[in-house]
Amino acid sequence: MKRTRIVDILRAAAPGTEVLVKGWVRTRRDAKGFSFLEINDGSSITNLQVIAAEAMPGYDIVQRITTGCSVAVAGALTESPGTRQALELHAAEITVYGWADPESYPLQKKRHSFEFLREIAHLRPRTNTFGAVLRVRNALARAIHEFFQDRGFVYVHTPIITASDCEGAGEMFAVTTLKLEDIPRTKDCVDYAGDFFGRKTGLTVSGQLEGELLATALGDIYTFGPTFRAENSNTSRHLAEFWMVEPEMAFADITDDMDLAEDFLRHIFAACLERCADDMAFFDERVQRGAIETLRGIADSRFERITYTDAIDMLEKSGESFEYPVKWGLDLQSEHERYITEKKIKKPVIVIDYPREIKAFYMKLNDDGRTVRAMDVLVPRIGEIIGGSEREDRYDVLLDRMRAAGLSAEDYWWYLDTRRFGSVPHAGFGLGFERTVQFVTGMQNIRDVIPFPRTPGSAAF
RNA sequence: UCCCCUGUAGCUCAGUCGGUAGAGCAAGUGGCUGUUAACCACUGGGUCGCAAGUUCGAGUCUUGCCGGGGGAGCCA
Repeated sequence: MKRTRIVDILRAAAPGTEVLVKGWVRTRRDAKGFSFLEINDGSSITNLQVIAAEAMPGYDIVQRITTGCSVAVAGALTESPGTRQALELHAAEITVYGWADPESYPLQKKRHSFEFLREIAHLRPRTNTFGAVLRVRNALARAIHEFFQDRGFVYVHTPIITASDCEGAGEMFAVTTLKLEDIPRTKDCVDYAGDFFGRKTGLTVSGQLEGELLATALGDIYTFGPTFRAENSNTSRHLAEFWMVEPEMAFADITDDMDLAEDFLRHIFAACLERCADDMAFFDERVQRGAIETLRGIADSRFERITYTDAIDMLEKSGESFEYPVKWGLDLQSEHERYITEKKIKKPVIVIDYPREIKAFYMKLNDDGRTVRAMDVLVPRIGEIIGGSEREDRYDVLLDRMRAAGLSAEDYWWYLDTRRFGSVPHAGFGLGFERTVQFVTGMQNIRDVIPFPRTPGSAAF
């Protein structure tokens, strides 16, 4: 007999059906003449209640089952007299695959702090919260591919190991086969001639530049892959290894980019609400009150769009006292973004046309000469969830801006070639995947929305 | 990297004025029971993060180090 997933039983099974269920025991409670077992197989946040009667073969073994044991249960589904579940499984046979010594098994049938669970990241997927996080994460990943595939975007794979330091987006992790205890040197520099690639390389901080190369051939593309930043960032919103979604569209301007970002977020949020209803109900009840309402609101409404100049004006007239100064030319601080998106507009906001000095070299210069066609999508609680722009497609302007940024044109000859040969207007953005999972679930710390987080000083598991 | 908070039983925490260690949950045993964070009783469980200092005496005060958390910067 093939095993049935608990999610399918809860969704569709009728009383009287014979099933085989396999999973992990969450709790066991004894009653007179029988035992209740709560089984979870990861397919749903809801457990299946199993009734094991005293009369069944091997009941002495059943009574040794504790939280964390893995079991197979064969039996018939019946209507449950209890109020918390419609169906329950009356066991004819129970097999224990693996025991979990209750003296040493770290997960108890009680609430644990997220800090503690991080220390047992190998076991935390077996908890309600992390099971739900990982299913939501999966639903978002699926919706992301769906969204782009449905629109004819080509999923491309940009390199993980790279020699280019995109936009100086962050410190790179070095990739080398040189012996660290004996690094070859030329005067005061490391000599990479004998290294694996014969040059200095690192883990990518963004696939954008390569994405542009592919978009200026295939039209519309997207990447979805891991990204690495060796920044010493210790916050609830930063990881050293995180996943990023980066679409890039040829023949597109900043407005197309904003439209895409907005449709994209609305699509993945709606898909999540639809496909992870139980998990979302859990987050709404236990993690972040109002999570569902917030998401539904976003999925159903247009985002507010304002220029950086308007944003500065709004902040200056707010009457709020900010820790950091508000002045045209200075970047928006977390507190400023939070005021705009949480207090003033109370929904996602797209801010465009930032001063050129505070944005990356590849962003298209506006005709005013002082702002660029950048856009940041800000959401309540998280802040920046998407950063994007129309790209500078004019060779001379791009070259000037690269030089101003201190980048060597020789290193980026291949990037500049896209502007030398058949240059087109194009635009794209980057979405922080973990921040999106954070926003959707309401989880406070980004370390709790990725199975095995990498942060400064921590790479366990 | 900076600022603030914190580290006591397996987990979550309390511990007053410096006087030698407590609760709830978990675990073990027994009881009760269509239970559902089950319930009731009893039992076991501690290098108070590490090191030094002050003191007759330090979980408690001081310093350093290490770990964890929150905020900021950098960004996604």
